[in-house]
Amino acid sequence: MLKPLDPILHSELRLAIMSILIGVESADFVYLRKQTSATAGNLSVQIDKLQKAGYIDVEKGFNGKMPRTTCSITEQGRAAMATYVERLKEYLKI
Amino acid sequence: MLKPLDPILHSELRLAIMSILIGVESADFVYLRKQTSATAGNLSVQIDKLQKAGYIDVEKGFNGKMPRTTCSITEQGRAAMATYVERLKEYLKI
DNA sequence: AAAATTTGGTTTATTTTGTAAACTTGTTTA
DNA sequence: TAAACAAGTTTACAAAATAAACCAAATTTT
Repeated sequence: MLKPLDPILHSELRLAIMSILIGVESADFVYLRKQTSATAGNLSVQIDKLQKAGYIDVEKGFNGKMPRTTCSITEQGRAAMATYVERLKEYLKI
Repeated sequence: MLKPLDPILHSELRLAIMSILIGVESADFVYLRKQTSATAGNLSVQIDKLQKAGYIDVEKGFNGKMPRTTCSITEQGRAAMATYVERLKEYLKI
């Protein structure tokens, strides 16, 4: 009846990251940190998990001389979100 | 921007339990077990957490001679679910 | 120009949480 | 009456989340 929820997405911070990324071309570490008000450590770890799952792309470059980590959602990530939303709707009956 | 999600509800099994209870007068342990296909141990623990949070009432009685645990959602539980759904909608952009 | 502070992270260690296996108490069946 | 079953609970372990500590480079302060 109720289908399993993707454990990668069923996490508050990872879901917040995906929620932000789904609406933009890309977002960098600093932006994500401000929007989510997560600690840098936590954000770093969760970005890693999303990347390893293939849900986001992570590019490391420089903004002038400062390091810059840019994240963007992948097609796989988009699809996973769609499924997650569908399933969650059944739990929430909406 | 994105508001925190109630950690009691943001758990697959607890959410499934609440999802079932929100639609019925009450449901017993065996029924919840079948609907969720959770192990008895896991179900027992999660029911406990929901009860301690004040989100469900748990009554222990007998069905003939066999023990029977009946659960029902509380007003507080209903309110918590409503808030959770509202907040989650912002994450899911729905 | 050295020292202190800030920026943009990562790594590691701790706490919390989720879960299943093992156990308990009592019942039914062979 | 012994074995199997039902309805849970407890406990022990695995996985996850989180913050604290750390690092390297850049910037600011003195």
